[in-house]
Amino acid sequence: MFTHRAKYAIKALVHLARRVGQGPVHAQTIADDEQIPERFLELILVQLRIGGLVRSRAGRGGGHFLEGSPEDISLLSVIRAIDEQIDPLPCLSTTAYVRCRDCDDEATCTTRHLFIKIQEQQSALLSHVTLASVMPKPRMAATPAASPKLRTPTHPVLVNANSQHSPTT
Amino acid sequence: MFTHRAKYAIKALVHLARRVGQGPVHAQTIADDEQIPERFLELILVQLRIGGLVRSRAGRGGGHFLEGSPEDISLLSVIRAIDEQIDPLPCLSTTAYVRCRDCDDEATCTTRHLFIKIQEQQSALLSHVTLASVMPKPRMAATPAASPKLRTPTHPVLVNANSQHSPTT
DNA sequence: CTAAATCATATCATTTATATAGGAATAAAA
DNA sequence: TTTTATTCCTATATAAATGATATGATTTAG
Repeated sequence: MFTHRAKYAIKALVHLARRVGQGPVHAQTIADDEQIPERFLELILVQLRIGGLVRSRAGRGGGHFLEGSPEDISLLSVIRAIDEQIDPLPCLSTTAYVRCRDCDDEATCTTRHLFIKIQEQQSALLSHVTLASVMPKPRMAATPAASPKLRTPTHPVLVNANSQHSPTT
Repeated sequence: MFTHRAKYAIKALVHLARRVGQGPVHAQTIADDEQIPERFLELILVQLRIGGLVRSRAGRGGGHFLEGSPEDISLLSVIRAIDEQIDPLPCLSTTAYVRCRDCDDEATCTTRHLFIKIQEQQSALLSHVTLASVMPKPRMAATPAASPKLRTPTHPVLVNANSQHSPTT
């Protein structure tokens, strides 16, 4: 499960991505449009700023805007900025390392090895999804009214791994 | 982050997998060997039994043993049995569906579409890792003392996606 | 019948997630 | 320089999830 924070962060970033080059956007505006509690969103925006994903300008006429371009902002970087702990086990975090008390020897810990692999895979997954990859490309208006759903992506995009919208929960 | 429950469950299952065909194993034994709080482990074993991953026998000489073979037990099924909610958003759960209050139209919700993709990928990932894939194959004793670390797997195993043990947390 | 084990249920403690609140700092405009 | 609009910072409140413990009932081999 992703947290609400992460979801809100992504919504806010997509919001900003859609307004690149239009100057800073008020937190209030984002909150209203995306239906996010305003005060809570402010905290999230601060995290995103610290994480280097957005820049902010205080004072009248201020607001928030993307630091980089949508192609360069991956889900992984968002999650990193928002959720402190993204590692599958505390013993796998470089910044918040805590040894498992049920582990005698990390070097031979089967579980640890397993989760390292999982982590690598999941990171790879999230790093390949960018803000740009979730936005419809608004380039050149007219192709003969074909369904816009399957536009060929110009940026890395999720592959459709045998997709059957797999059973949940 | 995976929960402790999930980690304990996996450790217990690997423990059982190593003892396939040797009759039921006491919860107490698993708890001691794997350094898991015993009472807590019992609860987890019950969940695993309900989830169909282990079978249990009460009474003297009882214990727990794998229901299927290690090749058939995927991490996905473990997580499903242990953590109730594995979906990235509550609006994506079939069994615990809750509409997001910050969403007017699920059909056009960009975030939802995004997370559906993520979910598919992550499920695919977890479903390809089985108990068997985390255990060293003890088959036929003698190959000329080569490092056993890179034995060619006979069961689905994680690919090594450009692995650089990616930066964490 | 008894001992060894699981099974069921309740409770408690801790941590994490989700906010909310008050006001300080910043910066533009009047 | 004052006003006003905005972000920024810190603290607190509330609720939910997680992790763990406790008590006792139930099952079953011997």
